[in-house]
Amino acid sequence: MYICPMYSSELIKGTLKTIVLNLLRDKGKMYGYEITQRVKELTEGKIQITEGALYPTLHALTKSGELESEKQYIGKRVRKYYSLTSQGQETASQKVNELTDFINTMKFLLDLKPNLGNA
Amino acid sequence: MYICPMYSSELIKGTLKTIVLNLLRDKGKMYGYEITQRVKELTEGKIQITEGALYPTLHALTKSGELESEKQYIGKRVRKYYSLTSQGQETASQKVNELTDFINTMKFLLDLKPNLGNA
DNA sequence: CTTTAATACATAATTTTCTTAGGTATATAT
DNA sequence: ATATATACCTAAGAAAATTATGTATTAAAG
Repeated sequence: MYICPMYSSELIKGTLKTIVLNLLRDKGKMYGYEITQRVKELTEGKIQITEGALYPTLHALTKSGELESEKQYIGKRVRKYYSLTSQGQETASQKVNELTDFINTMKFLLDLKPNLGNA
Repeated sequence: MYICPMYSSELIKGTLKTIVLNLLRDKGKMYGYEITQRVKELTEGKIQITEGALYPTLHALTKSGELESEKQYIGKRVRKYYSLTSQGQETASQKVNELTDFINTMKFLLDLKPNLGNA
């Protein structure tokens, strides 16, 4: 099996929103920093979401009505918990289905073997 | 099963080089327009590579030494056939392995189901 | 026979999306 | 005391696509 320290950045592009929406669907409620850590953990460091990518995405998803947020104070430190709106639930389903389908298509494309009857 | 007319453009981003390299590994020699048509055909229209994306990519891969090209005239019309260099063969393998690994990671991330013991 | 569609190449302006780099602040470990 | 981890944020720039053009040949359709 091929071992990879971290995927080249191009690959992650376009999947961030879907990852975030699906994590929130799974966990119900998460804050930004938690999302970065969980993705890192779940992927054994192979996908590391940068904060410069995540926060703007969270804000965009909020603005478009997929997410809502509430602040929570842990001592003096603030956490901003995000959760899916009902619209966000739908979008999450759609996005996950689309990405799953895309993955299957890519798998098919990559499984082409040199000259074994793929005419 | 989810049916999709065409994947939203973000998803395709970052996979183009890998797709092209793998197709060339499979077929040995292809020209640009042929690549767009073959991808469309193989994916039932779900991935349509635009020329504005493809040609610059082919030029970049040539410049970086992965591809070489030769012109062929069909009557007065020119075709530019691309094929992998030996370096391109290696890059193709690497890229395909990386994308395959990435796909498995994404599949894992997407398979998280709400509260079924994914602690 | 003339116009439309398909084939076949190419580039440029713009947009989208991420990286890199920077900034603020609290809490914990050394 | 200082470094690291937690926790938020934004802005400048880069990368990779889209969209819009442009040129030109060939085949199909009206």
